[in-house]
Amino acid sequence: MPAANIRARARAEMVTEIKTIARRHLAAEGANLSLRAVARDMGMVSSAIYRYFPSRDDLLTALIVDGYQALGDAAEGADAAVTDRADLRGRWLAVCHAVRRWALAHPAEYALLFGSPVPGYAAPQETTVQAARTPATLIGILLDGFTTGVLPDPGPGDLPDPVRADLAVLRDALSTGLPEALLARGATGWIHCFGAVSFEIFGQLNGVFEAREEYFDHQMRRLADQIGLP
Amino acid sequence: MPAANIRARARAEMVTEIKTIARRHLAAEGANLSLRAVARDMGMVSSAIYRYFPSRDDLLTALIVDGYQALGDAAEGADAAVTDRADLRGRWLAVCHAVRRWALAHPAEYALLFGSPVPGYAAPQETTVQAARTPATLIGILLDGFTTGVLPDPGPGDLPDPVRADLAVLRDALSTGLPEALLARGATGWIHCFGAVSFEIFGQLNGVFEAREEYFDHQMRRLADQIGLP
DNA sequence: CGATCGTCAAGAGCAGTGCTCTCGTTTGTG
DNA sequence: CACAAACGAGAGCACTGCTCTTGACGATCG
Repeated sequence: MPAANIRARARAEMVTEIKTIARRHLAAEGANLSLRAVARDMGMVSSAIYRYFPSRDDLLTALIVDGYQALGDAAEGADAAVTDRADLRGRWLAVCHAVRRWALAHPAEYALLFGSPVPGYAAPQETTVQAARTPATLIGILLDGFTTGVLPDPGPGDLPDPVRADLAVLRDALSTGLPEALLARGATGWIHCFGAVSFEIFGQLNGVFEAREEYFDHQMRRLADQIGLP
Repeated sequence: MPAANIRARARAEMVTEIKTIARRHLAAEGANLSLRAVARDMGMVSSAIYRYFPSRDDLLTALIVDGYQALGDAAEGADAAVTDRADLRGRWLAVCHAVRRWALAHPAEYALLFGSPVPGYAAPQETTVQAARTPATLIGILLDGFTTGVLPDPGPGDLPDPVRADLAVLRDALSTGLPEALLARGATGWIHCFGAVSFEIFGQLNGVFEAREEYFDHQMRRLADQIGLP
């Protein structure tokens, strides 16, 4: 009875082992992942890999999905670890630092997720749902602030109408009651957080800033000010 | 007498033609630039390219330097085109939009400059000096504001000491009298601008924001608020 | 003017890549 | 037990970056 299950289990183990070795190669040598090298490390011949992944791009896609998932876990975990749920600023900073720490721990995977996209590559649906978890965590913090009344609706202000329309669609897609202006601040915060992490990971502030964690923290604090987190 | 010069000129023309075709390939197919394909397009054999560029990485480096130069030209030109030099906000927005426009017009080159770095690749000195021009343009706007008294020194505030030390080194390297706090705001502004552009170029807001120029403009205006530009 | 030397392009070749196909072997199932 | 599906190995194709050798062209010097 467990026969087919045994086969399926062996296959699943094979898939995870391929991904693990691929991740190791990715971390060691960067983006140009070699299927043949992975196969060599597994003591197999390259064509055997194709039993498990129809192409190199599919393997990369699997790694991307895993990466978004790991990043989402890190972000949600950091948020959940803040016991004082009313400490919105603490939760915001915890999530931002968690994103940075994950990126520093897995720079090659981070580059895969947020770096230059592959030419002909289009992200499948399954990646986007996982990709949305991290920004959703940040938005959730703002939503908590709004529902508890700590974070008032600043009003549309100078938000251009087309942007408001985009934000309205996004708000409905998230089935969130968050006002558009707060949603805009959340998106801007996520973009700035991503920008700061990418700047550091991609070596753009090499030789300029040495106190990177302190500078990142300072930026995220100012960002929390701008968003209006108490 | 012009004999050697003729040789040098022919060589220079060859170099620029190789770079032009390489840029075309880069734009068409993305980061994985093929030397052999470039050679084919030039009606040459691949080994002939090596007379002009000792390796593929050297060709990429040349393209990177050119890219930083073009981006710096765009930024400085946009700043210089604002006739009212006292309109700091207008200059800031002009530079930010110029960066975004250049990135949209040359996405592959932008990815080469600011995307995932090549594994073993270390940026030579000649790239960094060109790379500094664009942020230096933004810093220059803040410096104009400070020297004319429009932009007061907000004081160190909550800047962590290690960050202040980095900023002091950076200020001296730029031989600028800009206070550390303003320099920090400029750096943060540059990072946010880069983040917003990268987010868009790398397809991170596909399917989320459609009114991209308006949203970018809105973000940069809020950024100008935060910096304190009148 | 003729010999010489540096520059250039071409071609062959090496090691590596993604991917396809075929061929035995293994393995779980009717 | 026999069958079919799944599997790994191997050869092979077209491609890549890069090296080396060969032959031709042209400017320079004796």
